[in-house]
Amino acid sequence: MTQTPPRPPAGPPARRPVPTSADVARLAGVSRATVSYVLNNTSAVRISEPTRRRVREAAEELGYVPHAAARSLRAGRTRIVLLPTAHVPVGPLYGHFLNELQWALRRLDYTVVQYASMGLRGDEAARAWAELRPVAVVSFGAVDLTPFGVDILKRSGARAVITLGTRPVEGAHNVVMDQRRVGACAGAHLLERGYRRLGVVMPEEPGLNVFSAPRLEGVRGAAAGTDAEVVPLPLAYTEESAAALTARLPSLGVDAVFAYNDEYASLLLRALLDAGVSVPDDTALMGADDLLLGKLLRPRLSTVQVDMETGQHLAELVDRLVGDPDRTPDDHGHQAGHAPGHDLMAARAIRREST
Amino acid sequence: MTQTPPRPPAGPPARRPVPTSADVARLAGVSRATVSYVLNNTSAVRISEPTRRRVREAAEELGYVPHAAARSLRAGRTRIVLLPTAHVPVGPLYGHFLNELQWALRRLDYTVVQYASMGLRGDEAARAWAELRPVAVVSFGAVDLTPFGVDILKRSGARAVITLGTRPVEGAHNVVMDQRRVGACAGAHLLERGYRRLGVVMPEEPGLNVFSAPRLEGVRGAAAGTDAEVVPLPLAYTEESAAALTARLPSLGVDAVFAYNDEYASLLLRALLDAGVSVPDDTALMGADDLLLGKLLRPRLSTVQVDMETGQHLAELVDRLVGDPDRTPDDHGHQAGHAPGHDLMAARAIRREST
DNA sequence: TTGAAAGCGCTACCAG
DNA sequence: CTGGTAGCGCTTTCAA
Repeated sequence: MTQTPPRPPAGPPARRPVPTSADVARLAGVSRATVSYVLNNTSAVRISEPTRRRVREAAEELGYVPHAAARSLRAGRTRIVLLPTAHVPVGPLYGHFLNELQWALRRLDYTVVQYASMGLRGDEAARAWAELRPVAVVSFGAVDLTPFGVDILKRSGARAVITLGTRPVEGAHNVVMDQRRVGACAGAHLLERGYRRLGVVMPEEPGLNVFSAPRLEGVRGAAAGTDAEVVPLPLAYTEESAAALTARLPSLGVDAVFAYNDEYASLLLRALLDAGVSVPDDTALMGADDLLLGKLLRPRLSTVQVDMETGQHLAELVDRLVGDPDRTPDDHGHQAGHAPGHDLMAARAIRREST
Repeated sequence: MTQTPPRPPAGPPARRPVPTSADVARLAGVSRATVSYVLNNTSAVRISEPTRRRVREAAEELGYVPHAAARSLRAGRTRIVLLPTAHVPVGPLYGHFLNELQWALRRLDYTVVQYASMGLRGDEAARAWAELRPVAVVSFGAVDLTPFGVDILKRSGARAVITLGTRPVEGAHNVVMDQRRVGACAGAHLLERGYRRLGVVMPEEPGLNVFSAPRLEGVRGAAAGTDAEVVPLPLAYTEESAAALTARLPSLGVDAVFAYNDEYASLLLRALLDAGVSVPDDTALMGADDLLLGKLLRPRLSTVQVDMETGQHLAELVDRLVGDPDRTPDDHGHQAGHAPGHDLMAARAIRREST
């Protein structure tokens, strides 16, 4: 007799009701507790082998899968590491880094969740993230995290809030991946080569601003105190935009361009060559990120090589912070000073043929 | 009086306990029910404005954020759409598509979760996904979903399991994005131009196999029944590998190469030109995906343009399936036939200068 | 208009 | 070695 209680209260529209541990218990003829013990290999308790088998078989037969929400509700904590995603492809470099990070976190038994935070911004996003009760949040600058947002997350149980970017956010553990340094390298290189009017490509694609703005700032910093000038050059990733910019270039008097990265540089290089501009003689051109692409072009692109620490490293940092949340960031009373922050990035200029 | 019951049972190691709706209720001097009504704007019940204010203020003050797990546990269903991620950057084309999809799903009020499924494979992965009780799963071929895996997901409450790829999986709703067609286009184009020994680049980078294998298959299909031959050409994304392949090419007698996509094509093009091979006179070269890159090279790359339907479209499909799970896939008794499947991809060859 | 209480699925105590 | 049971945070009847 499948003595199902009439189930009057609120029918979840499930077609076949999803099997629960109680169902498994019933089928195996044991209690829910025993099911839990068996399926979690609880070492503190010894269950006879026949029972184990019965439980496992019952679970198998029903297609039982534990309910993560219920589990973490009971446990009072999750193993979720939240990676908010921006709304842009961030390029091969970051793609690789991100994959490494995911791998490493997974090995440490975290549940990596990339959360699409598109329409949201600032504290709104922080709230949405907090609803999942992640044990850690690693923000790549997809949204502007405020100190208040960090506080929301911390209060909701996040033991580590890590920002990867330029500006440290109060209360968060800031891992410096300072894009300014990329710009600074490029700027220094170009100045050293004798260029004095430096164009800096600013991609018009939305979201790339997170990277391009600090890179520009870095070039400005390098030029500060010299007689050199810095000219921002908006550019969309299309041939038309590149041609237009090329046409405008002479009137701007720019003698060298730092083109954000190798992809934009290659686009601009093509436009320059097609317009009969000699590179680097008429105009020098520099990329960044040291993509393979840059070596395939003629002239080969000078670039800025960016060494990012491994995702493994960052994953370990997450794990340490989760284990002991108040390490570096001075968290007494959330009136914290800026975290010193690790440094996961090094940059250096590589000269090839375009500068 | 903060009459906190001694909290003897099991201390979750929370530093400051995370505020719950009960805390809000206490502070506002109302019941938990009222808090829920106010914060969810439950229309079926009318709460006085002063009470609403008090509740909101209390929530604000405590930094209360609802607990998603508890909520969905109670509700019996989530709004999670799971996008399992592979372990490779999938290229700009798919990146764009993926972003569109996320946007669109978000607008439909789904919680988009990209789940890192790296070390897992097959049914193991399906289990892990099922633990989150997603209402829908959209799989890009990151893992090989089996009919059994699909069943696990369905039984755990997933109302839509969608696979994007070549082979339909039994029980899942298959959205055809048949990479074979890309290969077929390339093959047909090359044959039409009179080439008879077609090399097909197979990237050695792990994970790209999902795309490259069907593309190769497509070329084979195009060549079937003709006197043409097809030669797979393993290639890593490095200059060395490209140079090695170039050196080996003459002995293979290949007169045209379909280089998987424009990126690999540009790599190989460089190596060919450096070796003094004339393109297309000595060896023709064809890319795919119609990246901007292909137009920047000289000779300009012939390519296969891939029109993918918008993510918006797919999001709507997800929404429809969630609303009415047994639409197209014949689901009576999970002995289903293959879903006819929508078609989200069109491909056509574009001749430029390299073929 | 508001409160009391049941119960979603799970794990961890404490008895037996 | 196994079972009963409380309770995680939330929503939603039903009663007041």
